[in-house]
Amino acid sequence: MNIASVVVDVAVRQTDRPFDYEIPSRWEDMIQPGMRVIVPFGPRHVQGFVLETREEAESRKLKPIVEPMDIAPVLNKELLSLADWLTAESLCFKISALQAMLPAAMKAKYSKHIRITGDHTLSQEAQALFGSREEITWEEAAETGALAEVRREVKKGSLDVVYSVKSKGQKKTIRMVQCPLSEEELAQTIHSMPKNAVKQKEALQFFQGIAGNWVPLKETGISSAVAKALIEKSLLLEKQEETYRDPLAGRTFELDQPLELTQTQKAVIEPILAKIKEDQSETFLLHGVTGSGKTEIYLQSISEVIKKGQEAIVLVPEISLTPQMTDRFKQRFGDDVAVLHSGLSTGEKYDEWRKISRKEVKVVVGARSAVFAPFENIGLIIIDEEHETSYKQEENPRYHARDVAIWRSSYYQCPVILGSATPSLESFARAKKGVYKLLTLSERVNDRPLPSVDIVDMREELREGNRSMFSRNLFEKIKDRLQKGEQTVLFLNKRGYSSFIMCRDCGFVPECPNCDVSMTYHRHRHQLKCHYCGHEELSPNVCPECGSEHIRHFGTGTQKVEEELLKLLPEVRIIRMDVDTTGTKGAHERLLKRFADKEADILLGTQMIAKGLDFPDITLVGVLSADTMLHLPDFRAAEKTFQLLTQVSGRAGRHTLPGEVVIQTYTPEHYSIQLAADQHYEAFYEQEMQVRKAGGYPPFYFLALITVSHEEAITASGEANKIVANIKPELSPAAVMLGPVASPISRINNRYRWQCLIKYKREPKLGTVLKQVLEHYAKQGKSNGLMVSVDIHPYVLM
DNA sequence: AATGGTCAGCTG
DNA sequence: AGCTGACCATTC
Repeated sequence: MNIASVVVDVAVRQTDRPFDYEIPSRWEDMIQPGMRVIVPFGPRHVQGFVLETREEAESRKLKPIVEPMDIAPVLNKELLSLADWLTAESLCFKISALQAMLPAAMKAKYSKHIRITGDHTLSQEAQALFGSREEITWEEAAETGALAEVRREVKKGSLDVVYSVKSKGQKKTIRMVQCPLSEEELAQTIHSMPKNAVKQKEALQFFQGIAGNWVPLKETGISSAVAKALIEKSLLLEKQEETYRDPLAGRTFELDQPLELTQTQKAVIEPILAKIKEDQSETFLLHGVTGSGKTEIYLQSISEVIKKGQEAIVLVPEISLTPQMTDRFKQRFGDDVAVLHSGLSTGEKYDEWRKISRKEVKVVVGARSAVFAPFENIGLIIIDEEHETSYKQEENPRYHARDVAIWRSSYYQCPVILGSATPSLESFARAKKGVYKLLTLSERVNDRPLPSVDIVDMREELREGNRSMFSRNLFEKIKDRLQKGEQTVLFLNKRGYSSFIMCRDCGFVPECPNCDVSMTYHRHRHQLKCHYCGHEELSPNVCPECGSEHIRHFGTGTQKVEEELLKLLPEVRIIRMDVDTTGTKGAHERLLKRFADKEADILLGTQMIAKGLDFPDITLVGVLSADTMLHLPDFRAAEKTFQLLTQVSGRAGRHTLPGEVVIQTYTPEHYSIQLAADQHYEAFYEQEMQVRKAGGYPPFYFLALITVSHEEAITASGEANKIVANIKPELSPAAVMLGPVASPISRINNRYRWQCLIKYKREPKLGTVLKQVLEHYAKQGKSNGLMVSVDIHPYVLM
């Protein structure tokens, strides 16, 4: 008999293994590994992925596959084995790995219906529920409280519960029509139409001269009622044709030409092209200061790959995946480019995925998950801004796009380019060790000078009586730009209005009732919001503790900066960009366009403006508070601060006008701020490496984070202790186990959280040991409510 | 995850 | 006896 082993869509430890199903003979030639199928699982139907098919001589009792969901595999051999690797590497469930590689539209949608079987007579109560219908939804029955009655009837056999599985996303189709008559017949028919059939006559006239051609109904101008009448008379034929939703509808791109490379660019691209030509895998770390022309290197390398008949993947952090960025690829490669970003609807993403899968494009530009693009002849993978932490996925499967890229490059024997002006310490250290090949672009194209940077000590400002959030230095410079008609970018890494509120009389700070974090104040709805569990409540006007009316809004958000700025300079035109103003689709693009069109003097925003914007008239960049990030409980805080400041400073003076940067800080002496001002990457690298070495952090050690949570703090800490005690003897003496300690956010959603951090260099057994821990708690922990999660190479230590 | 089976405890 | 809710094993 023919057997398929199937991983089912039930993401828990107990079902995290393949189940065997019989392949019914009618699907025998059809069912292949990598296909989605619907299978019976227990009493219901679920989606599953076929891992492999085989023939067994002996027949055994297996349930048959209900039906395939695809006509061709959605995952090829390579992606299936990548899923194996991902599962082992990140300790996730196989189903999570498989699903991570496909667009959300391919996730299953489940529904439950209750149907009358007709075998027995229904009770009156049930009859009332159905009315004249044959079938109702489960939800409907549940709402009316009739489930008990339904259960009885099901037992009796008069009702049936049917489970259905559907793919979430649908292919979009358009209605096509054709006139099947010959031209002569058509002319005759039109002539002999009854006089009152004006519309039908008109419709047929449309087909004169093009009879036999398929035309989209929309383009014919024929109403659907008229079309229906003609189809009934067989004067027209119709069919549904698959089509793509077009996110770029109405936009055309004029192709541009490769730019002439500078000497340094040539020196850098040469080894990349060599590896492409030789079909060899190699990871390049392209370290190029902002404005040094990294993108042109990417574009010309991709050209080479396309020339060879291969494909390329380009990863870009979500926040810099702007039209400005993707247009450069569209302009160079035209229709050969697919773009995957979060702004697309589920359906649009699905369509882009299908274009890739059918090899209708050669290049994919997208955020993290685009690393799974289903190409089968990859010639190059590029990760731009490789230091960005958003390349690490924080849910299962907890993978890092860089690792996936390198895995795929070794499968396809092609190079990887990691590009950044401020490489992650991990990557730079690997480049220094020779694991990656380091390529450096140290000059800006056209030798534009780097902007001059002023560091302003805000403590000093305060001492001299300036209590505003703008230093005198920055304020003067802003006024100067206004006069000259040049543009300013102000950067702040906070969102909302104020980050928290506090009673000035008793010091009370409202905290989330479910989590141990202070709540964030959102002014537009005068609400307090918890960023961890989503809890919302109205912001109090009097202190709930002491009844005082003196409530102060602490921390400075973009809204507040805007207000203060308008107070000081009433006529200034500001565009504010943060999560609040860019929430709607395309808002990001619209705001940037307005700024580019010089409809505003100042662009004020959070993280999202740190990247990629490149306008000629920006001559001033102000960082309002450089150290908000520096004091987070994160060993990467200094690195992130350095990267951000360097990145932001790069926004100024990219064109003919020289740029200036003002960095305001309360810790001007910190090396990450000093060295960012000097744009001195290597010096920062050396210094930070010392710190990491002393602390035993990456890149000197690998990390694994175990988090244990439970409703009772005692249970969480007790079990965390047990876990540590169990793991410790399994590891080599060189491994360090920190904790368990309460997590920095010690409670989320009413669950207390304890964590321990493992620092290690080489622990071949670690994966197995951690998997055992997870399995143990999957069995035992389910009943006592304990949850254990493991993050290998964590980026978020909270 | 979701389901059906088992079983203790309660109602009448 | 009949029903409900808690617990728990099972899912090819």
